[in-house]
Amino acid sequence: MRVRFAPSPTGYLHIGNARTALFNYLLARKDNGSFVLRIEDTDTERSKPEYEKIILEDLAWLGLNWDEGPDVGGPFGPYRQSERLEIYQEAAQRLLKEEKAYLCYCAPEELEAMRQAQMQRKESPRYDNRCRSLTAQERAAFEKEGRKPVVRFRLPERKVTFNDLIRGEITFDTALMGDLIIMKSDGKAAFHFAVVLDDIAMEITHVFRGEDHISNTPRHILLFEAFGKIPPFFAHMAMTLGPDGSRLSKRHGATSLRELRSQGYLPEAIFNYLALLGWGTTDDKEIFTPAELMQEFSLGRCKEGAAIFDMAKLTWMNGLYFQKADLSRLVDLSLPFLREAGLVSETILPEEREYLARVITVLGERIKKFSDLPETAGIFLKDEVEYDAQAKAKTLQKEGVNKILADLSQLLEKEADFSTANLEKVIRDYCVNQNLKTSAVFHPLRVAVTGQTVGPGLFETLSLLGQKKTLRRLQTAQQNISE
RNA sequence: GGGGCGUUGGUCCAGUGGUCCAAGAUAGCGGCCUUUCACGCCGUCGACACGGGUUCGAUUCCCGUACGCCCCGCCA
Repeated sequence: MRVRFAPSPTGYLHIGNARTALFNYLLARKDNGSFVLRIEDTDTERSKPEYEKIILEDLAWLGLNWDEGPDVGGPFGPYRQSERLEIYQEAAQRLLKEEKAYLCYCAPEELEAMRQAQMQRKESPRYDNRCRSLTAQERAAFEKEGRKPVVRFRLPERKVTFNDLIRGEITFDTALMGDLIIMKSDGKAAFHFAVVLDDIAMEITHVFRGEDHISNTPRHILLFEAFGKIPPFFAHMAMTLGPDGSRLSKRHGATSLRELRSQGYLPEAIFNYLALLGWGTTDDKEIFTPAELMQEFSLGRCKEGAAIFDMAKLTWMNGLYFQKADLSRLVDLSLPFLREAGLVSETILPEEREYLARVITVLGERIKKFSDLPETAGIFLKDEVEYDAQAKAKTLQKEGVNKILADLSQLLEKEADFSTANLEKVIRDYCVNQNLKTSAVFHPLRVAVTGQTVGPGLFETLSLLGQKKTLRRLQTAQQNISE
């Protein structure tokens, strides 16, 4: 089995395409086949080399690896369509010679006008094949006008049926389609032509792509046949849609791997989540390792209906993977986010690293993604406390709180042992001695040292903060109360 | 306008001609736990798009309708 993923480098890789890549990857790995990466950059206007670089990076970041591609090479290269122009030109010449294709001199404006007229007459907008039987004189006349022709593929008039591996038998009638352009007037291959020629040349056995290509499949099949090739198997997976059910786009927020990555999602969480979009097992299992997915994935269990990308569920799953992740890796990954927020400096000392590791440990399940970190870790990393106005009014500016904080200051100043266990003992004892409810002490203390009413366990917090910071914050809090 | 593909709770997904007054997850809501939040646990809300047909019986099969998406580009 040989499958391919063929992105166009015209922007970031969005999650719909990433999922297509992932499914192809899983299929190949399950079958011990080859996963080919091909860059479809025949659109020179929109294709940018920097996007290709980013797409490759993000695919690798997700955890996919390819057996053949523009960067790693392979026996069927080159893997960039812009480097395969001669192949397409030769193939077009061959079809021209065999009269399976012809030159069309229609100008874009003429075609547009034709479409408009057809629409007005409530007809299908499609090319009327008017250049199919141009005489030599007519062609010469157009050439004399300076027109640059395109090459069109002469569609045999018949019904085309194929057996989609996910959807079953699908039939189209080419009588309803116009001849398609295979070579543009600038001499570059059109998408459909390049795709088929590459799939032939790269010996792709299974074309596994989005359902937006179902209607293109008969054209592809006819092209395969025009070259005397047996078409590959086709499988069309359902679309990934935005929360409103429309096609995924910018206005849906973070929809590319790049953006998800910059928001602090873990690649293994995205890998797992994406696999569950349009595919599922018969049991209740939802958490899969890549190895398990490679084993269990199958075309037969792919859904026909479109799936909506749900950020909330991804976030939940990301939290799960966060708990599983290796601590020192989490520290590494957290650094850019903390730097961005100005919470750590550019270079980081070993003891700062150690401290960060403790912060992340203490924060625990509270972190669902890295972008949460500056907010939650801030209380440990900032020098000064920022008091939440509501917390201050409700918890700090209360009768008796000032005395409690003053007492605790005295108490903790004498305390040499700032371990979680000892702090808990000391403070609980204080509550008993003063005949105070624990909540009457714990809550103000938390707000005093963190500025917030929520956060990790109080004694873990104090212990991690250390004596010096704790005492200073207690002082700040007392000053704050009177203000 | 033509053609194609689809439609199980808000979302993802399981399931089957009768055992389905439809499972699980996520989200929401409520509770328990706890010094708070989160986690965890428990509970709760909530779906077979609609109409015909086939059948003893249909969410499951067939037809139609509605709705959604896709193609009909010198974009890919």
